[in-house]
Amino acid sequence: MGKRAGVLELAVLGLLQESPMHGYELRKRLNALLGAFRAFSYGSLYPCLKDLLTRGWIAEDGPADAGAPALSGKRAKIVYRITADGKDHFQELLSESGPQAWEDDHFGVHFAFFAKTEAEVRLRILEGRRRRLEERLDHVRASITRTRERLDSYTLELQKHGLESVEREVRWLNELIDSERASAAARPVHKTPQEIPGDMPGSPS
Amino acid sequence: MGKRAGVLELAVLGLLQESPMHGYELRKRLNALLGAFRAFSYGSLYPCLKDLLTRGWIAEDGPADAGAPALSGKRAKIVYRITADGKDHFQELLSESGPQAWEDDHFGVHFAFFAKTEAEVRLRILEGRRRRLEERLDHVRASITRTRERLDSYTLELQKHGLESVEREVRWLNELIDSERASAAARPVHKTPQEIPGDMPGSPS
DNA sequence: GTTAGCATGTAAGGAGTTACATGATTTT
DNA sequence: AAAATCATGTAACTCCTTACATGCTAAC
Repeated sequence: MGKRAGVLELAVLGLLQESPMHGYELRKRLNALLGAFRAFSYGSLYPCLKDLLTRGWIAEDGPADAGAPALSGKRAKIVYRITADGKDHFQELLSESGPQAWEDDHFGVHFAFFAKTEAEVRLRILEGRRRRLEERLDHVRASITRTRERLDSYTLELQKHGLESVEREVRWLNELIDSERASAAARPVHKTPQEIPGDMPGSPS
Repeated sequence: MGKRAGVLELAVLGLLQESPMHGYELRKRLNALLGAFRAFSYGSLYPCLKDLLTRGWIAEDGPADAGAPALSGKRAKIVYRITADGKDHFQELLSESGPQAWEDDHFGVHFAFFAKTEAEVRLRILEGRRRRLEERLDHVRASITRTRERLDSYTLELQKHGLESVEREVRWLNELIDSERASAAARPVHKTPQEIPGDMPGSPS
């Protein structure tokens, strides 16, 4: 009954938007989507589904297996689909481009649904993320030069690796931002290209 | 009163090993040490200190400011130092090279104190970490090829970036493992070089 | 017929954050 | 004397995991 304002909610609504699914499958798709970043357990997924149900953002369905549903009665499987309210709420969540969205956890999930996000919001999130990382870089670089002398090589190596990781992500963001800007310039304002697959700016050449 | 088996405990004991400090300073050094990886708030630090006190692993000190302690009576500052028991416990924690130590959070902290860790343990942790990452790579690569078709470019880009990040860390680990092995071969068995600053294998060419 | 994987859940608890409350000390 | 920063702490809460409990279905 909590707020459940977490990442999970967004991710579940996003995945169900594509097609109805039951919990077990949802979890696999979830962890595939977020891959190296994050993984969720059933202990958080099922309560979350319950929560989304009570809010009316998703609903249960009879087995929507369009493949081989040739059996009667009994079904332990519960197939969830997103409701109209759920879609609205999903779009609302996606539009949030505030500080939250550029934190480590949230950023990955927001990015995963960029294809369903308005171009302006995408850009704001990417830039916010970059700013956050650059702040972090400044901070770390400062504290390194301050205490450089008295650190053993392992600690130094760790900080170097951390620094390079962040620098790498900044370069990645730079590229993404550049191609977003390029395609925003090519396309007149406010033409949001939803549902068009494979149209990420900059992919070809 | 909890178990407090977390990363914080290890980090605090490790930092206090170098010199006594009060909480505020401890937190800064902590976040500088862990840099880009992790940051702790007072809300977790102070309870942790309390806990370590009741276990006798650290103790309070009068202001050990060897700089300018020319004032009487009043002091809000509490300076913590590590006890003999605390040092023992720290070494025990450091020697744990089990699965725990390869997880994202723990690995960074363990690595930060590698200069105080036995060479064998270092190697086991590095190799364990590498194994864990390679498992993750297999998993992610499999799920990418399974669902490659139906993914939009953003999702793909995210997974690509995640994959490359992990691959990069694996290469980093490879280098570290190689130099650990090289210096283990050069040096006869069981000669643990503690307290020798700046002796990380491989640094100079 | 039994192991392995699919499928759904819950209770307890771990690990930490946020927001608050409070006051001392230094800088401007 | 105001503002910044140093310094210590606590209560409530968040978000997620672990471990458990249960049963179906497919493969060997």
